[in-house]
Amino acid sequence: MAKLTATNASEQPFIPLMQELAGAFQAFSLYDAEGLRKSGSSLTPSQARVIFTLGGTDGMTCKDIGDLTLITKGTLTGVVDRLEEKGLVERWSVEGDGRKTIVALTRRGVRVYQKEFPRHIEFLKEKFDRLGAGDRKKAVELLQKIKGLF
Amino acid sequence: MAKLTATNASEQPFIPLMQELAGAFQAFSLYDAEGLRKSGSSLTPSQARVIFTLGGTDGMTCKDIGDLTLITKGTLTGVVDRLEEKGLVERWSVEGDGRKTIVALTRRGVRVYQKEFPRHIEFLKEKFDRLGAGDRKKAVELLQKIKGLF
DNA sequence: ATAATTAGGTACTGATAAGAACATATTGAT
DNA sequence: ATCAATATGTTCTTATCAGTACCTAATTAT
Repeated sequence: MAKLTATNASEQPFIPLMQELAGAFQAFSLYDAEGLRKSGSSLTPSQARVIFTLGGTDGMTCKDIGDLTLITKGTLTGVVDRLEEKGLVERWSVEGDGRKTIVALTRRGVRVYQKEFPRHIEFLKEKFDRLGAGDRKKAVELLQKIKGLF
Repeated sequence: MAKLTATNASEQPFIPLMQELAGAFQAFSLYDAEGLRKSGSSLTPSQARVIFTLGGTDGMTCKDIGDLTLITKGTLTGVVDRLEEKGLVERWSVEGDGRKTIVALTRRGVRVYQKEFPRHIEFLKEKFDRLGAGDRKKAVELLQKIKGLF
């Protein structure tokens, strides 16, 4: 296999896949953000991911929140800071392990979760339901494979 | 169809698809950024997308660059600013249409493109080639469908 | 031809984004 | 028991990111 050059590198067959992955995620992200903006919840996409992840739990560590929301820990600190300022979450340290911090929804946070989570899922469902069950299953399977490549 | 509640909304079958889409894109993005970092090119992912898009052309308008790289115009101004500071691109206005600005690679920019583009494609190819041609084609097809939902 | 609209770029804002350096706490190996 | 290695969060830096407002130029409608 010859070495790639600037001219022939763009002919690699995986490039369209890379572009479509970015394009699909971008289209989804814009729609996702639009729904949150129009709901009047004043939640950013990252803030909503945290609220929706904490909903129905008694609180989780930052590490667990990060693993589920894919927000890196350095970023998560700021996101939780702003949710705390809004009075939607509270933090406390755990006694058994002094390194860990528990983040949990406040009563206000629970109310926001109960109102915004179903509303936002409904908003997304409107689009996603136009994809058939077969395509959906196959897409999940392939996206898992793609994730596993890296 | 009954209205969604906070408790049953999470059972919507499209949620795993949403998660896998984000997960796959995230995994790719991290690998992509890692390759650029380790190459010593000191290009950020956005900067590299612009350089790689301009490569082999005589320059393009900001609008066209934005359409191809999926970078919104407000962001693109800053990205091009930093590439200009590094001496990799230059800007000039077009005479036929006073609104447009052409961005093109400088000689240094061309050298960076010729060196980094094949190198980076090779870096990505190593992972993407582990996906079979059938899966790749099907994934492109499904991702186009997903993009089209929104 | 003039006014209203659209198009292309820039400036600005608030909020991520990832990584690196740091501080502290826990765990593991010896 | 002690010391190195690991784990968890925060802080800091630089760069995106999307949106909005704004500016100028071009296009369209009347």
